[in-house]
Amino acid sequence: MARRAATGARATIVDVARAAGVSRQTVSNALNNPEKLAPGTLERVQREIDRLGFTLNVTAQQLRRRQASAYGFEVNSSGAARMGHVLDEFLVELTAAAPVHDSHLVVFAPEPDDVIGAYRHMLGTGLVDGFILADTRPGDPRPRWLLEHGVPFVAFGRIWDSPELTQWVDVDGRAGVRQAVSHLVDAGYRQIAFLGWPSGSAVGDDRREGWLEGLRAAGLTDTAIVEESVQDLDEATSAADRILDGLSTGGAVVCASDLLALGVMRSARNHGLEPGPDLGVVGFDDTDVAEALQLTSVRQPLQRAAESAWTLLKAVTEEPPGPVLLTPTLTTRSTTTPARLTNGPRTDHTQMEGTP
Amino acid sequence: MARRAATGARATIVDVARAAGVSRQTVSNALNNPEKLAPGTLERVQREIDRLGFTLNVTAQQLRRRQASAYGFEVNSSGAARMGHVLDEFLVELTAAAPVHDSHLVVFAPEPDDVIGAYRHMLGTGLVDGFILADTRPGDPRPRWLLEHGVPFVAFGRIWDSPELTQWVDVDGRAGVRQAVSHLVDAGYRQIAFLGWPSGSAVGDDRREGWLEGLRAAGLTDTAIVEESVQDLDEATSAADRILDGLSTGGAVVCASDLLALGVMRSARNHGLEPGPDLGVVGFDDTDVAEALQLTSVRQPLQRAAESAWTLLKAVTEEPPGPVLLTPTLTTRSTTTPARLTNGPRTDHTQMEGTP
DNA sequence: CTGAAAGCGCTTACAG
DNA sequence: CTGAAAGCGCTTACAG
Repeated sequence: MARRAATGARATIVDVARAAGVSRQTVSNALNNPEKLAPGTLERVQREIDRLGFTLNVTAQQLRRRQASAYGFEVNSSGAARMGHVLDEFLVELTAAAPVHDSHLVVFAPEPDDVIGAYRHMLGTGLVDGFILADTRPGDPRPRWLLEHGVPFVAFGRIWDSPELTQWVDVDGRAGVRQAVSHLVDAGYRQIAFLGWPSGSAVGDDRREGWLEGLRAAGLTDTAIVEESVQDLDEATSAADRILDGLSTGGAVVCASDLLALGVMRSARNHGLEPGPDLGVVGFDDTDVAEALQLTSVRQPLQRAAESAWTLLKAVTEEPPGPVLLTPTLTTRSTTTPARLTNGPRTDHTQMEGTP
Repeated sequence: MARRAATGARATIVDVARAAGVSRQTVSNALNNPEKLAPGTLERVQREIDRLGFTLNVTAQQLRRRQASAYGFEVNSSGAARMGHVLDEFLVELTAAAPVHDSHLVVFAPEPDDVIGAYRHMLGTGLVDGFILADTRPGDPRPRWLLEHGVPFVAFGRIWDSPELTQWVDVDGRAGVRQAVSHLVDAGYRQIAFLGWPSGSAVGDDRREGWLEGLRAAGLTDTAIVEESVQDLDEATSAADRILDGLSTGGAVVCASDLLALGVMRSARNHGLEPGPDLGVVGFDDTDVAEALQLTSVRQPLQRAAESAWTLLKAVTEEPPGPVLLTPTLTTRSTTTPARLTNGPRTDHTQMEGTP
């Protein structure tokens, strides 16, 4: 059948060698060490490669080199409570950037009760040389295990438990929130509250810190209101109700996530306030929900994060690669229309590059 | 360094053979054709495999068998206009189900101007045996090319251009919408409109057809209102405004997507109507937005779709595998609270299995 | 600068 | 039921 024909017809390095009248090693050199060949020979081999439509059999290369040039990436059913698909987008960017680094990505989905086993197995098959970790969290057993077994890896997200490990890339949430505060101040909002997660979550605490820094920079700390809520719409709405009780007209709320911001928008409507003119609202992650509801939100630079991850991964065997901390951008939409008290220009749908 | 130690220390089939006092072929047979071995031998080999923590080097196996037991899956930056991440979830389900089918998934991201080239290249490396296609659309060049080159593949989504190709799995959107209509009727809504995409899109037309069928089944066709909008919130809101002009209180709108439904909710609020009691609203795809806004929505059974895709893919070399059409479920939330006119029970957050 | 040899870790016939 | 041989398509030293 057609399938066999297509597969069997594939040219090998020997076919190219025969066609070009050289030995197979010369073809291999043309591919891997072109500078070792005489220009004429190289060109002759190149021509035959093109003519025959030859592609290196990566499988054979992997076996011989004892190296897969491939990395594993764990995927999961997105946690129910976690709105947004930041990691899905990160995966796409990682995949798009892989060829630049002569690599590819193999995805795998561990059983929840034996995550480490899945990493061990992937490694055992020889299909991957290492891993790109995402969603690292305090207590995460993966970095330690990988380190102990000498497995190359890089993390998207700080390696919380081991400050000495610097092979990570992360987004500076604090800077992102600071930026949001500064944007609100520029838009004329004068009392800026924060709705965050219960303290103890490193990411959440970092974002709250950014809010405080922003207030300090603007000299607005005297009116600081802060509330917290878990990542749940009803809880967030209640917390927002409490904030609105203490907030004067023309105030704003910066939130640790788009879902929390959605709670604020809902609460605002219940209070007869229009998000934007009456109450500034900023979310975090610039999810689909933010876009659909015209919510201003902090956006993580996922393409740059993916690029950095690959770069760090390749450097990992050499010397301790430094951490990379990227500054997010702010996508401004109608929920931060200049406050009704002022008369500034309305800035919709614009993307502001972050300048912390 | 540690890395080399970890890699070099890996046991091979020869190590196991030596430890068990058999030849390497016997170990291979223990792994691939255990029924060919004497029970005692098998057990002895098994014990050594466990003791040494041996894992087959899949790379060597791939080379020898000339088969990767891996399939390619194309990922893309999710189209800007397309809310929801159905395909991301599909990828996760596909990945989770892969081991059951002794396979794994390699992701790749083609350059938009040479999609076929990316497929050809993936195949040329020997890293994959075939592909799982998603997001098939009329005019899609991929199925034809793959078929011509005898490459095994299966599609998530009908192969619109080639009705003779049956190696696809899809979700019966028509049945899903029919179900939504039936649910609305049960909840007491008596005038049920449809907000869809401009006709010509096969998926959209199918969903509209489901609405019509639902109306007919309920004997409500005399009051049918239908409007259309592209996948854009402002457009959708305008289209919803037009619908609301003609809809009496206690009416409902079934939509071709969650984004369109969001437009209806927005328009409803502008008209002083509360989605749910005053106006039933149903979306499609059960995205994050639907969950966040308590929008009733049709949900695609992505886990079953992934399972079916693998099954079809494995059958593809045997005989023409039939198409698989799955029935979606309806996730009911507060936007289909029983209409205010009636006094039925309120059904929130329940998942109804589809019975077309 | 080019070529002959060895070998990566498996599986697939094929003898015993 | 078990074992010796050949080979998948490459790359890596190592001679010429």
